[in-house]
Amino acid sequence: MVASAATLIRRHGASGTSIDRVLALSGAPRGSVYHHFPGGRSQLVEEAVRYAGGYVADLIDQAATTGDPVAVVETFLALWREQLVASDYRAGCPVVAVAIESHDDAPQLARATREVFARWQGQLAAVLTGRGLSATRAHQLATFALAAVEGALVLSRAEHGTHPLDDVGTELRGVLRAALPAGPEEAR
Amino acid sequence: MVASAATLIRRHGASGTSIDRVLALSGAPRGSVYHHFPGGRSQLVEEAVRYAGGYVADLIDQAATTGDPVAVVETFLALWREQLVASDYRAGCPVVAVAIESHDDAPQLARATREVFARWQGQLAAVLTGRGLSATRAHQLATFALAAVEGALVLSRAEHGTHPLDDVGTELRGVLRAALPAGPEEAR
Amino acid sequence: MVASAATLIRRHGASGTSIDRVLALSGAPRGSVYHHFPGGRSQLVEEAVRYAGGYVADLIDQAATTGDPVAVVETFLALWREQLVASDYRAGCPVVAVAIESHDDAPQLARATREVFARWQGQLAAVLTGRGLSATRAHQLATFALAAVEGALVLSRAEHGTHPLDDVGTELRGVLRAALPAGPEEAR
Amino acid sequence: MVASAATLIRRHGASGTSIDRVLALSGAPRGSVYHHFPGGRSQLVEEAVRYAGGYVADLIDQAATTGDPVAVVETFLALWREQLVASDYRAGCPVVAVAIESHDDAPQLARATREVFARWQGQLAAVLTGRGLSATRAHQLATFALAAVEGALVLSRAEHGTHPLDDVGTELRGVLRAALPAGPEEAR
DNA sequence: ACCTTCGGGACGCCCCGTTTGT
DNA sequence: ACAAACGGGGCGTCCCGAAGGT
Repeated sequence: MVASAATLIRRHGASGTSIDRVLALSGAPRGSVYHHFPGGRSQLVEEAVRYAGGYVADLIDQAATTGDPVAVVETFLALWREQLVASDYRAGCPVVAVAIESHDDAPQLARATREVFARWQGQLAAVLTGRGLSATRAHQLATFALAAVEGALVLSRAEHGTHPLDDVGTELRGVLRAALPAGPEEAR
Repeated sequence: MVASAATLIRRHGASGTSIDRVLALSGAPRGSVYHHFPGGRSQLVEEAVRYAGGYVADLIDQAATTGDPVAVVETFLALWREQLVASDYRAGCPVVAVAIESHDDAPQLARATREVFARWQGQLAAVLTGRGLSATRAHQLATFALAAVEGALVLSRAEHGTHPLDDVGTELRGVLRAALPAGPEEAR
Repeated sequence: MVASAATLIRRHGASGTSIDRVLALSGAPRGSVYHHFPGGRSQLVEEAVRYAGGYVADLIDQAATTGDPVAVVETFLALWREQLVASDYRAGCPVVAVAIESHDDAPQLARATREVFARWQGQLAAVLTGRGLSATRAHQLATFALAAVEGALVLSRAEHGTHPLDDVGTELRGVLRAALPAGPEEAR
Repeated sequence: MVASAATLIRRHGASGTSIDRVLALSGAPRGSVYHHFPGGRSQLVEEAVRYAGGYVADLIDQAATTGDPVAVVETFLALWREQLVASDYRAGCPVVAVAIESHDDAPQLARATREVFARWQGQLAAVLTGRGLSATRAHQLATFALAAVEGALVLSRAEHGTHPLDDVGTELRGVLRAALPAGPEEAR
């Protein structure tokens, strides 16, 4: 049900995802919602964001074991490219979808998106510091990379093609290599 | 009325923007909508996207007269930073807001977002080719910059702060300067 | 325009006939309505009823010249049978369509239906008295025939077939012949 | 709620009966409609037609136990006369009200009217065959009677008086007695 | 002076998010 | 744990005046 919500948010945005649609997709019964999600719709959306956040973070963690920042970014790009193609360019990042809407009456939603983004950015920054970058530069570069990939995902969706993701991948590789103090292999 | 729609889309997303809210904000009466927008809600959203697209494109054009790609990117960043702060981090880019939702029954919406993004990217690419870059590299770099800025806008909104935009600005300046064949500084 | 209204009323009933639909069908411009029909929608409907009433009355008058009540009823039946088949059983009698709705705020509509029905019934009654029936019996028989035909039209529409009209025709012929004092031909 | 719908259809026609009016009359809350009538308005109208059809059919059944076709017709006439007077000539037959409108997008409505009419007609035809008439003649006579009564109801409503119903009753009695093989009087 | 565009408010149907019984 | 009840909007459309163009 949380997964269904995440899927629908990816496709139709947060406001465009109604509880009824979630129920229809997940097959869950109508009245059960407020047993499992006493917080109502907001809670469901929040859990969907955190669920997606955790899923992606796990993938990043796996790639981070190589210690190679380029591999992390590649993993990130490959994930979205895959999702994009599999959905025929109809599904994007659910965290972005929630982040671009104001939730004045549900501050936990804003918090969730902030935390998920911070987590992803922190993971990449950790790998970068592991390669010798200063904490400040690592943080800045990680933000840059995350922004570029998420932005490319939006552009790719609009363009109905993976070109933006590919182009951003190419450029990001160059940026990261130029930023790393020594060659990624020889340094070890 | 189109401007009101754009404002609301910036804040609440496309699905979160109801015609009634637009009417309440613009003061227009309910029945007048379908005189000016026979296509209904979709048409209103589309015109809001194109309106915002044109507004930003004009700003870019102004900055493009300097011939300096950095100035163009700075203008772009400054625009969003301003909007962000003025709205207390509640308003983002309306084109992104529309692009991240699927509009299977309104293909003109997808087209509008694609065209607006393509226009912005084309404007920046033109300045880059003017500085001696190949068409291919210019296109790629423009896509990169556009993606990074738009992504940074989303992150800044989530973070309730301009740090992502600032960080991306710093990094992008470095990338552009490294990419340009001759130092744009000496030319001055 | 009145004719368009009559057509639509025949198909969709009085309440189901909007001014917009009438305009779309007739091609007339939107604002002209209240020049030609200061009474608004009610007046348009009323004129459609009277228009249809006059059209049918003329046909009855033609048939009445034969002096044969059966011919009058046959004409009446043939008219509706034709309309029914031509419209694929989607169009009935507009006067009935208006009569079965209450028009508490438009008494002229009730008056119009009453007058049209009275006219048709009077025409048939006149032919019957011409054949020697008392005014009372003629009136009663004419009412009977009119009711049977209009009822058969409703049934035929529901059944998507002309059987009710045909059956009523057969029975009515028998009733009329039995009621007429002498054979319709030999009497002359 | 179905009963309220039937009442309103009787008075204002099918198109003239809005869900809001039904809710106002029945006191039911707005959102409950689509729990009980997932098919929406069409389903509500259909059930109102079938509800009225069943109600009348039960009355006919009661009268049919006498085995006297005249009694059946009398019952039918008395029912409408009563309804007409009680409503000050503002309420007719709901089945007719639905039948005279086209429902291209709701074929179940056309089916419902067809079936109700067929049921009533079949009930009367059964009584007639019970009196010795051939199936063909019984069917035809039943159609005739049903058409005449329904038509008379429309005329009575237009005239704001029961004369058409009374006249049709008188004539129909004569027709039936003439058609029946043996005098139904002597049987008693 | 005629027509037509535009403005204006109300309503119709559908659906949504939520709460209350069972 | 589920199903029915409950109002509140959302979008589309409707019928109708009033100002502007020819």
